[in-house]
Amino acid sequence: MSTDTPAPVKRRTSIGGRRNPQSATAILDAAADILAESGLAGFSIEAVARRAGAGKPTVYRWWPTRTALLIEVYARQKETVLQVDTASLEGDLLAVMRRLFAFWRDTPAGPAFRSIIAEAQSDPQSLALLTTFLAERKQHVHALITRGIARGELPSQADCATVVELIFGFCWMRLLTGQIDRDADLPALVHHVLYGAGHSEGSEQKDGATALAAAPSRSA
Amino acid sequence: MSTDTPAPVKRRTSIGGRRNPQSATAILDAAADILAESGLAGFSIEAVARRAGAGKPTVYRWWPTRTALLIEVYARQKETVLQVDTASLEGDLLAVMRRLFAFWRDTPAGPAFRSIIAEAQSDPQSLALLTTFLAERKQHVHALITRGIARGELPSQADCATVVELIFGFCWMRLLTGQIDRDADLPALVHHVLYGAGHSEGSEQKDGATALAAAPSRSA
Amino acid sequence: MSTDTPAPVKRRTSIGGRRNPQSATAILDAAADILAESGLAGFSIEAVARRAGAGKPTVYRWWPTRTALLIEVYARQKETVLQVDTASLEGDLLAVMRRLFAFWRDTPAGPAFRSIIAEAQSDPQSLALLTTFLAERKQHVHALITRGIARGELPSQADCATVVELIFGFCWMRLLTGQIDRDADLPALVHHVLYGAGHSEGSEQKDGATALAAAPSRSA
Amino acid sequence: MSTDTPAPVKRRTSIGGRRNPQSATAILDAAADILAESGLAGFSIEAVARRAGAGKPTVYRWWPTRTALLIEVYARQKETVLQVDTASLEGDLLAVMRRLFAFWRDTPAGPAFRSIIAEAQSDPQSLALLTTFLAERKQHVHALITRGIARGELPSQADCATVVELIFGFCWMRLLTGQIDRDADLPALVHHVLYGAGHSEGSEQKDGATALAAAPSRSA
DNA sequence: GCGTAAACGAGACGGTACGTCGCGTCTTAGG
DNA sequence: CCTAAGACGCGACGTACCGTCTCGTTTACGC
Repeated sequence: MSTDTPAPVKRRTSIGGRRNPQSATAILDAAADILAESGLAGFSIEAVARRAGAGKPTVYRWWPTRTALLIEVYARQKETVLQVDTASLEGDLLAVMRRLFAFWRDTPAGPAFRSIIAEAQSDPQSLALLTTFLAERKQHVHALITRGIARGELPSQADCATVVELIFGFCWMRLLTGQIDRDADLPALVHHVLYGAGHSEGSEQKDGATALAAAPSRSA
Repeated sequence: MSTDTPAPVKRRTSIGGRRNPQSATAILDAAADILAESGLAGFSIEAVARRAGAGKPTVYRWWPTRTALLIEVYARQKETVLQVDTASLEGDLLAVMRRLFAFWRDTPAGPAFRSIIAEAQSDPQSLALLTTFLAERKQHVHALITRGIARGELPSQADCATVVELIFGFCWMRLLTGQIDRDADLPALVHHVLYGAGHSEGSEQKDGATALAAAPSRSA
Repeated sequence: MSTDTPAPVKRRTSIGGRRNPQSATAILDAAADILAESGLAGFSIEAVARRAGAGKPTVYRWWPTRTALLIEVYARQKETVLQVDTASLEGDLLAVMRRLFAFWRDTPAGPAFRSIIAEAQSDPQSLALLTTFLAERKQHVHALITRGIARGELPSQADCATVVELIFGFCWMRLLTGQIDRDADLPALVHHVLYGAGHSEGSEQKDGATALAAAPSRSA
Repeated sequence: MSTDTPAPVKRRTSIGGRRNPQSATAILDAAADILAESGLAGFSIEAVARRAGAGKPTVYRWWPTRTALLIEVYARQKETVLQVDTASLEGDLLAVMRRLFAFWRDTPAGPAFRSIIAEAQSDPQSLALLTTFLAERKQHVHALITRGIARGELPSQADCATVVELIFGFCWMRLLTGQIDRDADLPALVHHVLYGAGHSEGSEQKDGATALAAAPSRSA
């Protein structure tokens, strides 16, 4: 039941008037482990410090809030830059989403990110951090779409921001409801986001008319 | 600092071997008030009981967890059945979303729902409750879309489930990032979800071809 | 861990506007059982009512305090009147003490009496009850001693009250420190109380002088 | 109704990884005060902590049970070492008892000790603590008696343990029944315990024979 | 090269909230 | 009017963490 680990017999100590990277590492590792094992419920500063064999003030010195610690745990996982180029917008978006889902599924990042979002619901400061982080991620996807437009895959007046928002909303929803294992329907999803509900993704080029008929301009 | 209210001088007591609705009401009111004033951070069973002038065991008797209480606070707000009929699918969805945003914005339901989602990230039981609740809500929107298909507004093979998921994901994202005040772009969003990124919502019926061009079947 | 008993399936009910002896019996039995099994620690009105299959108000109606219930539990055990006559004072006292120890050891009376004394330390009303009860018991022993004096076993000016107080004090001490199993030394104790510390209870009739020497009158 | 005191404005804090004697003192003081004012009934860990301006965990850290706290409250009062030497055993015992009665009467020790005994009736661990404490106190009186024997005031075969037990039993009885104000009869009591019931404590040196006659050896 | 400053582990501090238990009171519904 | 049942407001229980503090130790840096 305890998340403690007997703690390495070797005792860390100060290395002078600056942050000891060993301690930082030990703390982040402990945090990631606890998150993976017990989820946000077991994730307390106290537990992290205990497991890391660190003093509580050491944790507080470098991460003033639980969220700050969570964010660093999350950030440490993603050196995997989401760099993709499949030569098609649809392929790019699909690849990005698949990587993201795998990232959330296979690393402590998933629980960490869920926790960050949760935290942001009660702590405005955490929300601000999250918003900043989110903007940066959105920017990245935005670039993909712009590139797609440049290639002519979407009309130039397409609303990139909405595409991004739909995709992120969808991913969040899946994460927050514990459904990151469902990824079989991602291709259809991407297609839908780009081309609408009515546009079948089979070999139905001829159905364009249907799609057209099904998408009257709002002024109609 | 305290969220207490001197408590009505009138002391409630048992009305026999069954739940006292006065207590239930007082507790739910207190919960809603605290949520509105202090957010999830100040929302503890203890604080609710104190403010309601109730004993802690009375709260625990009827709401075994904080989430259960939150859910009832949320549910109590929404006698406003989301019954709409604008004679068009796009109008229906737009109306539903607008009502939802207003509901979240103008009642304690917004903070409550944010809290429920947050809670669900650390407590599997809360997640289950939330999932159940969510399924029911999705069903409601699903029916609107089915009706739209019957009216011929969407082709029969349109993927209703994805439409629903996109819409909910979008709404959640806005709520969770504190953007429920942004509702000017809801019409465009609805249009986008139904007809894709490329389909402008102006008087561009002629652009059908563009939309078509922009939406190659995936097998292409 | 629970002291509950599934409760007789048969449900007792009112027998009109008076005390139902079945209920009283069930409650006293339950009380005695709990006391025997879990001691005073587990002895709560709530537990007694639960085990007796009775409502709490029924218990409160007839026994306003925990002590009142304890006293009745104790009293119910001791129809065994402490009537003795061994033709010698020493024998009488010894017999009385042995019976008392056995009574405390072999019935729920021991735990009950310990509990009553404990209760009396924080509740003046309980102390009053206890004092009254104690006076009556002392009177009984007092009579034995008076009889001994009449038989010439003690000089007429012997201080009966002190003898009684010493004996009761000794018994209480043994009870309260959990030593009612020690009764091998009771004969010596009785002898000591009557004839002093120096008077050996072996074949030392000749030692009378020693005893005398060892017991100078206080004025000396 | 509340026993709280506004708490000194000065807030105590940690003085490093060891017990803060200021806190300990404040807690013991508060405990003694509550005991003196409200008796055992009002004596809860919560109330003590509140009055001491201490956190509950701080109390629990150092005194795992209510009894442990009571015992320290009691022990702290008795720096008054019961060191006596009146050159006579009878005088020594009398002096010790008088001091004890005064101690119980004039300090919080009386209520404290009553509470400790009460507690011991329901908690075996408390009983063990009490037993240990009691053994030490008995040893002290035992030494007095041994000294008396060495002086020839009691025959060498006198049963010291019984004397001690009688004296302590008597004192307890007086304490537990709220009679520590009665101390006029202590001289007679001591005399009785040492020399038996029949031995008058007046100028009856001649009555030695009577005492002798009244104290047949049990084998007779 | 030596004093000082800062980080280290440890853990106690005053607190808040947890979820449970028992208190004694009250109201029922049913003999 | 008594009975079993059980909800009520209340308050204490003992535990977990919170975020702050002071400790004594262990470096590394700057005077």
